[in-house]
Amino acid sequence: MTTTELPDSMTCSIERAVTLLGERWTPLILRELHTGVVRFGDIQQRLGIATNLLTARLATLAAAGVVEKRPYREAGARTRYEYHLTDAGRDALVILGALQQWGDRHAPRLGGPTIERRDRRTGALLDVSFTDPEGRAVPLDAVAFVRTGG
Amino acid sequence: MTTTELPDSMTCSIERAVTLLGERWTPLILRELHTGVVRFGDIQQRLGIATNLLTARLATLAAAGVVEKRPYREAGARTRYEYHLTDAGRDALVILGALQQWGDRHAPRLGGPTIERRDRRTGALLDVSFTDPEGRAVPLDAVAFVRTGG
DNA sequence: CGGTATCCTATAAGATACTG
DNA sequence: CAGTATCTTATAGGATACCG
Repeated sequence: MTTTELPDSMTCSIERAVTLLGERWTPLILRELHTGVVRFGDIQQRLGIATNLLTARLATLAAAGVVEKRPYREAGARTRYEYHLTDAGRDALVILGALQQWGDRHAPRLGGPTIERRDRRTGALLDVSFTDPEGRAVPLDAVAFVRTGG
Repeated sequence: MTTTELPDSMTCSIERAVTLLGERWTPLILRELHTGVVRFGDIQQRLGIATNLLTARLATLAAAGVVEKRPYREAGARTRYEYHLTDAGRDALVILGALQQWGDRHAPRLGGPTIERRDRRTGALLDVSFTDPEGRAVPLDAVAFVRTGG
């Protein structure tokens, strides 16, 4: 087995993020957790994901510190676990929102339920955008990705 | 000749977006295109991606309308192609930014080049955030994903 | 140099059986 | 019910040969 030196891209934070969070089910699982669906069977049912996959994804996410396994027990039952977002997991909601926004605009579905992003205080519909340090949205054509250091 | 069509089972826009844009190399390719690296060999060299994969990803992205193949020719050479982002491709930069921001915060690398997002007019460092209709950033804990219709 | 075609491997995904 | 283990399939990824 040749282990070649990792190319520059491997060391890039985009790639590490996409490797962990870009798996097909992962954003959907995070969304369920965020909306309060935090138990194995509930997640499985809502998403229709195979149970082995859900096990694997939750384990990966827990190992990466994105999800926290939290024990609970109901009367007479053994200890089980709920899965809660950590701070890192909550930060990942921006990726989710960005994916969803893009999908809605450029790969729209043909009917059925839609999910919107809203401000729970005002009810306003939310976008995902680049923002400056004052929290103002910046137009896309003003955005530059610049390489620093090395 | 893969014309990757999204199966009918993908009723969710997050899933469709992640299927197309969540492939490991795709965000990196889009980033290169955005920064002006638009020719096959240049992209290949910067990313260290295998040529067959780059061919496949560019074809998929072109078929999805995210990338436009634009012919050019240099003196005495045959026609070749540059790959440019379409509007849909530019919209995907938000996903890129979100992935990168998350990676920087929660899966940071240990030295080497970093890529920042800046306002090219002011030089300000940019975040990716949820924003309200007035373009103001909204704190993460005010964001709700709500299911409508269905 | 700018790609495409071929072959191989690694892994995600799916179905389903199984265990406490 | 809440998972884990096993098996199969589909596909992304990688190396490299090849062709204009």
